[in-house]
Amino acid sequence: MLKLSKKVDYGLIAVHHLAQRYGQGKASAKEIARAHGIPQELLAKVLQRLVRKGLLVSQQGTRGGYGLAKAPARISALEVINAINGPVLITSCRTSRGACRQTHRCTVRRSLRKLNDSIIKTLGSLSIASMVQPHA
Amino acid sequence: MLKLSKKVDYGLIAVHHLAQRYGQGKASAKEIARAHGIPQELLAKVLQRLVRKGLLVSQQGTRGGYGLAKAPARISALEVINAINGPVLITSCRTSRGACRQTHRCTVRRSLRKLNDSIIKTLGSLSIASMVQPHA
DNA sequence: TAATTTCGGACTGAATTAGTCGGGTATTGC
DNA sequence: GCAATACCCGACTAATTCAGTCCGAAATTA
Repeated sequence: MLKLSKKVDYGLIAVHHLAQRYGQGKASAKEIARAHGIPQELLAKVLQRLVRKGLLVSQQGTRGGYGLAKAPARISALEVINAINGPVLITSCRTSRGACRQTHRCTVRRSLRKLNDSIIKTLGSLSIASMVQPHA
Repeated sequence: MLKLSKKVDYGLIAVHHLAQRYGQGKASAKEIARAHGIPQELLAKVLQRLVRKGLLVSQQGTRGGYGLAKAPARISALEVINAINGPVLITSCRTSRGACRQTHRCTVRRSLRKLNDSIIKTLGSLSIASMVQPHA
């Protein structure tokens, strides 16, 4: 409840890992997985999603691997989460128009919407760079 | 992912309902459930937890029901969530000491901890009273 | 051409969540 | 006293979501 999925955890760890070696070549899924004790194939899946969303660049083949698509300071935790799990919605009622059957009776959706926006703002302001150097 | 459970949704709706009639007697689980299209027995469970945690007061017997234990301005969304689902922890790694097996290798736990604190702060500052009167 | 690595979907098992059921206790009104 | 109402609480089942695995590609390099 109100918990990040392991995929997101892994994604953040991987991006963090790549941020530390930004500008120093690529790292393979295997390497990252081993370094952090993560199931390799699961991490691979996560990394692939990050590539599709343009956060990482990849190279296939021997000595291939992944790298950040932009500077760590320009990547936020929110982007990573969105890429892996889709948009953050704290309610199941799809606040972005979709609406559940009870919308008209739901007395708290306005407040929850605000809460959602507030959380998104927090996530958006946390850059990967600041995670690498926590004393900033 | 990063979503409130339905129990919490229901809990917030119920507390909101009770806040609107604060000082005007009790409301039964049945009444609240019907008013908002919520499964009655599930809501009952939720309300019972809120009683146990001291957020609501209850009265058994015919013409019994529930009421807020304190003024709406003095109840936060965080309290409701905590009462229903336990403390908010965005990671499964039990940041409050427990720690997972990989803690020593986890490079992002510090940042996630901060994120968690930030979310808790946001939730704690949202009072039920402000939910009832959204133009405050 | 063999080894390595990304790509991507399909699949399985585990865990969590939603919702139900049944037996109990307290209170009220007749 | 007794029936009706309503809270109390744990155990159970069903549905959904999540974690992790498997497999057959395609690309790249040595």
